[in-house]
Amino acid sequence: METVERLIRSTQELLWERGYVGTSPKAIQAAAGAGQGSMYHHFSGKAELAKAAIERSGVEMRAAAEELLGGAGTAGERIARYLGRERDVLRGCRIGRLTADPEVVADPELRAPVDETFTWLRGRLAEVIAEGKQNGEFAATIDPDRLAATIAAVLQGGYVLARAADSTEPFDLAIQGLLELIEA
Amino acid sequence: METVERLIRSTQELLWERGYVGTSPKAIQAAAGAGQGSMYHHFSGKAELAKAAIERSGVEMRAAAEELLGGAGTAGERIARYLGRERDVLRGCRIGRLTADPEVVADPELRAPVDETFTWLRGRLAEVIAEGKQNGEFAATIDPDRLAATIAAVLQGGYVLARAADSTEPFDLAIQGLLELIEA
DNA sequence: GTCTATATGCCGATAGAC
DNA sequence: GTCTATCGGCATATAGAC
Repeated sequence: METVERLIRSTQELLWERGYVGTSPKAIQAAAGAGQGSMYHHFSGKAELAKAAIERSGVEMRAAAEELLGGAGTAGERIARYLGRERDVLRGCRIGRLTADPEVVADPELRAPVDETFTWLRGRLAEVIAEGKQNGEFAATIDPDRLAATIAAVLQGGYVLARAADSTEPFDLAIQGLLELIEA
Repeated sequence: METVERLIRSTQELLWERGYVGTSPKAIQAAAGAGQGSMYHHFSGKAELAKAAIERSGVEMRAAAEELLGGAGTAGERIARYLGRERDVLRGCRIGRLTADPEVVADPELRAPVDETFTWLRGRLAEVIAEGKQNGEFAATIDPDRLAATIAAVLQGGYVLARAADSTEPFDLAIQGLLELIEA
């Protein structure tokens, strides 16, 4: 693999685990097997590299969601499949995690890909929900934008509760509770 | 105010905004108006001070929740009041934020107060939900532990979505969507 | 493109005076 | 209790050779 590619992927992993403040250029270089000079030749610094890594993670997250939300089946089935897919729960969400970082939230260049990813996700979920309303799966009183936000929030909050408990249980409970409400 | 008290409160604020990795003893001392020697006289180091600060935040968060969940009104009213209370949404949750910090999650001493706070919250919500089931407010099919986890997750995830968007809107949508599901 | 050398400053803490 | 001095190490680059 090329050096640039290794740098981006290593940064993705480190940002996921340690966030922006907790990720040093030195650690990135070590993980990528690249030297100091090499990293600074390809990127102007930590911020630019982080931007590339976050954008990449956003693209990957969207693709993974679309695979399930755009697949076969009823709207309810696709949402349930998305909610129930295998996840490395205790590692948390690679994108959501970054919202804890004040440096990411404060920098428009770094926050943009985070924002775009969640805005897309909520919009895509809302589309599927609207579909489900049309064919009578969901009550006509349901507001797609609201329910979409609720679904995305349960996932993000589920990660938080799971990491607090050092157990996937609260995550699973939260998802099951949501499905009970939706399917009732 | 005493020095110890100022140190703890300053640490609470800094942990809220910048997390454990992003909070340095030097910054704590500056915020508390205390010198190096003073801080290390009262606390063995950053970890011990952080533990005291997290415990304090946990106590405060529980008290604030209990005030609404244990107040007057039906179960549904109390939950809606808790969900709808004023929050500094874009600052996120002081406790939930810490789950993004690998050093907090990995250290039993630091994770314990985080875990206890959310475990208490889910338990308390489940009690109120069970009450609501008994007097017919909620369907008999509702599982209190699941719904409690869902409610806590929507709040925590709502903060994440709001900070990503740099807007409280997704938080409000997520809460409204949850209330629509519960009240339906 | 990648390497090594160098730089300023913060990190987290310890030591010992006052 | 609080202060100042000191410490080894890392953070985040920049400079210039190869």
